Amino acid sequence: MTFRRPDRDPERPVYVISVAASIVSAHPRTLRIYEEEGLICPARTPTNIRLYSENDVRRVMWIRHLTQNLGVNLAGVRILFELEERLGTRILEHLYAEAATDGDASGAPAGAQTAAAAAAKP
Amino acid sequence: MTFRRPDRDPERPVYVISVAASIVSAHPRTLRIYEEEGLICPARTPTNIRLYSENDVRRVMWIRHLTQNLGVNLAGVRILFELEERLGTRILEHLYAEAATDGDASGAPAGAQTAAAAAAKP
DNA sequence: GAGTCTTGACAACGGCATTGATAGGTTTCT
DNA sequence: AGAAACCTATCAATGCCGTTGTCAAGACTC
Repeated sequence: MTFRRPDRDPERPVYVISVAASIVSAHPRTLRIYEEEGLICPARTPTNIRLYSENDVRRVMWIRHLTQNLGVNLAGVRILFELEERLGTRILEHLYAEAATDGDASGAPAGAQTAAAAAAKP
Repeated sequence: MTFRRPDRDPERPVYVISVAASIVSAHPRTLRIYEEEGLICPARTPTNIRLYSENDVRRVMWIRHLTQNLGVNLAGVRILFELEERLGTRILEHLYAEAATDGDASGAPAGAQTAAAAAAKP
């Protein structure tokens, strides 16, 4: 590790909204709503175009998992993210053994790594 | 502590559903729903009457706070409870400084103590 | 026996999540 | 330059959820 090439940096903003939306199987509108809700905070080009990093995408996948699979609403997602950030622990990891008893942790958003440090409300 | 009289044991089932409901300002129906959802698990008399302990009431107050004040749905409440139990930490405490900036932690359900160890799905 | 509890069902009400369409305007790419 | 995709903002439809409410038939408690 740590010799990832900079052009593969998971923090690097690369995906435009339509691409990010298709990756996570959601409507672009939905991603904008997540942003309005302060759940994600994608970078912007100098000309204001949203650019999502790999970590942003993973974070959205967490939101999708929590809402679609576990039935949590966006308020609950916010609480969980805030809690993870506040505790400095990757508590979200604990939410997989619990949901999918079929042990498929590979399909996990896997981005619990940085799930906490992303959103900022301006 | 620990010389609480047994007749004041917060685990002792004392409140019948109508009383518990009035204490937490909710409809008895709502308490039954919480139970169906596995969020609470009040004791029963030998003749099947629900009896809520002080801790049960506090737990319901947490549910109310999370849903009414923070907008979390019952699925989110379940996740939070499970997480607290799994981590063995009183993470819910962290949810007050965050919600009420007016610093009124006295009105808190205060029952974070035992919020984790209550529900069991038969 | 009156009142409260039980389960179960059905309904109404408001709210939320998601998707969708629209408008007018800017950016990007060919 | 022109097409395509982006931006913000708004309005709407759809479907599900949370809560309260009521009704029924039956069991329990005082």
